[in-house]
Amino acid sequence: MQSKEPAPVFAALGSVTRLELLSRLSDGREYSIAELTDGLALTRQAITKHLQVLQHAGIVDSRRVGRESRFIIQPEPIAQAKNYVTRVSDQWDR
Amino acid sequence: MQSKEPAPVFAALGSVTRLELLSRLSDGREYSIAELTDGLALTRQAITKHLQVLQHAGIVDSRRVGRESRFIIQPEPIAQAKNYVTRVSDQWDR
DNA sequence: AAAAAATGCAACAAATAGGTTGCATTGTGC
DNA sequence: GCACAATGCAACCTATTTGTTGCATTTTTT
Repeated sequence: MQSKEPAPVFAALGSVTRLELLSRLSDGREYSIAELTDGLALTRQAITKHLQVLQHAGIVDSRRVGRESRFIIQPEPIAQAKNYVTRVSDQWDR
Repeated sequence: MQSKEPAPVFAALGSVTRLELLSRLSDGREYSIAELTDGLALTRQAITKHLQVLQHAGIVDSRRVGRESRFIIQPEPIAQAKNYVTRVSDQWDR
């Protein structure tokens, strides 16, 4: 029996916009909201909401630096999601 | 740059109820809607909707057998989701 | 043939998601 | 001190999600 805890993580990954943000963040560096908004066809406020969704799922963390807040990826939850899908895959393999 | 195609798959996985259904289906056997509804605190119609979400994401397939429709897991999309999270994990590993 | 089982389909309601605009607040740089 | 940059916060709108109830249809069983 598998746990269902990773559901919120999957839900957070279930958006093209958030996957795009994650793609930028996946180099492990910090990005401000303005930087993350740049190039996307959404308002800064919309991007902020997407970042909050990722943060609630534990996928990113943020800290305030001067007038900007910087976001950085958190590897743990993604690793757990990876383990989950791997377990499901393995199960029907056998 | 990673693709964003797996977003619908992640979205489908982003529900405790659907992970529970998937957990039951992950043995590779067929289950009717009535069987999948059994033990869950939701109506059959609600479970049907969840199964349709999974089906639209390609995660399960269904066929009609007499008066019942049987659902079975489809390994492909889950394998792709696995590959995606693996790529993201690997990226911050380096 | 009638009853029961399994499902499909539609209408509806409530909650959540995803986006916008507008304005206030806080830092930075001249 | 002033202008500007970056963000926060709230109100609002629309669409989607998630659940329900009610009823019709199809298959099986007795």
